[in-house]
Amino acid sequence: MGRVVASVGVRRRDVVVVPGDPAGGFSRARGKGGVTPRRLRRADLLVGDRVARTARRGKQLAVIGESGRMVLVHLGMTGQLSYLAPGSRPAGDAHVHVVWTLKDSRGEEAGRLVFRDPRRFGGVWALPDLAALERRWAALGPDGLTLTGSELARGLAGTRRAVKAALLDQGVVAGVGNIYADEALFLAGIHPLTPGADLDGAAVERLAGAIRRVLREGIEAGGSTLRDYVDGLGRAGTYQTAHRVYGRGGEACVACGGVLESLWVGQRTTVACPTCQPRGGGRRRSAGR
DNA sequence: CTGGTCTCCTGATCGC
DNA sequence: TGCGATCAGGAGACCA
Repeated sequence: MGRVVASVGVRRRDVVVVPGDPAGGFSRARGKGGVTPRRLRRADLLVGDRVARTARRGKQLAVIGESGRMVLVHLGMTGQLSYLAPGSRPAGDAHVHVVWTLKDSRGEEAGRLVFRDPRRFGGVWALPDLAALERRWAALGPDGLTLTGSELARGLAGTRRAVKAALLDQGVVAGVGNIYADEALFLAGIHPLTPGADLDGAAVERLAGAIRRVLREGIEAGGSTLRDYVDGLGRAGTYQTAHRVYGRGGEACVACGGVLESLWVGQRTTVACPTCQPRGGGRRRSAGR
């Protein structure tokens, strides 16, 4: 906050999306299909701007300049946004895609912000104003960290989708990925394949509480480092050691000792305890009696 | 409109 | 030691 962007280096144009790029510009749409991306202007990426504030919704982080322009970063799976102190330079790494060089208000060097993403599922979006951000975020559901039971109930109402598939949909809840969906469903005692609309009020309330809890625990532990995840200062997380089900298919349930089952839900590997998360558990009782 | 499937990409890991 | 096959997954595109 308060730092000025002195310059930016874009090593891969196709991780950056500006208005006018093809189709929302994600994944294969980026700079492909014979569409020539519009020329990137330095101001698009905040050069000359002072950082006014940052904001976050779900998995998206916005760095907002005093001009009103902003840069939105999504880390995908393998993305990292890290801060380098003045004097140190980013590695000559093929996966470093964007480097911002910062100055303080006196014009002294103030380090660099580096976006690195080996698998490039993440990206950087240049947005011209707050309205553009609001349009994007209007498509996101409530943030998982503060999710209430009634918000979740609204997101699950009427859907026949498996509750896990719904949790992974950022339009239902923003910020829940595969690890935390499995962990939350386990804590709530809900089978991942249960149709969303079948959950009764108590189950939805438990699930919302479990989502808040696993996200908070994950943040406190510095995240889950499965392979190479590190935070903005290069520190690995420890939450992977606290996983109750994720990545533990075939192992013993921490609650009942039974064997955890592996299954596929929404194209994602999923692990659940068939005893603690019974199919049909948490179900709304059918009307009539 | 809803929900399911395909696809992008690279590094780690495994079997031979 | 080398090498190909396999797996992992966020979310947009695409399709029934």
